[in-house]
Amino acid sequence: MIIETRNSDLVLRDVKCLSLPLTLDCGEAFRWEEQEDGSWSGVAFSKFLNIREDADGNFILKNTSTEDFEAVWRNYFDLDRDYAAICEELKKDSLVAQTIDEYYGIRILNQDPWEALVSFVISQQNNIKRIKGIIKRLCEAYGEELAEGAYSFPSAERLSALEVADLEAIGAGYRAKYIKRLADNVAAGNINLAEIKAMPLENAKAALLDIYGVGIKVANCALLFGFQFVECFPVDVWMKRVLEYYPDGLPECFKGYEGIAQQYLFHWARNNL
DNA sequence: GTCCAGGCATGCA
DNA sequence: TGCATGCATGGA
Repeated sequence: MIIETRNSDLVLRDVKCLSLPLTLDCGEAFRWEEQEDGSWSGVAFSKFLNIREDADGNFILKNTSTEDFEAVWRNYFDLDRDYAAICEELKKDSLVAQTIDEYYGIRILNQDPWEALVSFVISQQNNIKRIKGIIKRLCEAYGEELAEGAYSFPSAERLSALEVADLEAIGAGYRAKYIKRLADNVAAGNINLAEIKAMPLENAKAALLDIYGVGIKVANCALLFGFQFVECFPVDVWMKRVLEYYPDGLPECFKGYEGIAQQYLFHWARNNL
């Protein structure tokens, strides 16, 4: 990857295996919106970004400093991981090979732990369209406006100041009480997400499973998308259908990158099963 | 009207 | 340990 500045923009050349529509709209992050010009706008780590891919396959990050790129976006888009090589290994499995050929460019985003955890608590027994709506209303009501119509994901402290009824009012449904208690515990320091992120996987998973409203599926999604455990393999109703294709368990070639294989299979399942 | 969605807590055996 | 049930909401 080559990084260049062009006026106030940042240009990434020679990026392997990155599809913006597939990565930003495949159900791992819920806050990216495609613009009329084909670019994508979103917020992560309280930074607004507009990004697009040009005709030559370069990625243009609008109004982005190299400081913000190094501090946020390089890791957010997982740009230091060799997806081309990982995909080659994963393609030893025939079904994944088919999904990678069809959906090449899905990456695992390294999101903020707090945002990922709350987002996947909201995701339970829910559909992606509605999850996006709830999170959008949550941010617009309680986040900080970073740019015209762009809001940060509200902090634990901010959400802790709310009542359960406030969270029900944005459409969170029965998950409102989970969000409220989680926000209270994080704001009070009873739950330390940075510490959890630094733990070995099994300890981190156990810590998340102790949280009210977090079960094995939500924990695995948070670990994969928010805590950088790329070996996690979340199983939801879609992945249960996919697992019927693997009666003997996951193939050896998934080892260490189960989460990446999972995201390709998840996207395939939603389009084909 | 019923069924389903990136499930979980609870009660019970 | 495993299984049945209730849960908020909106789209199909």
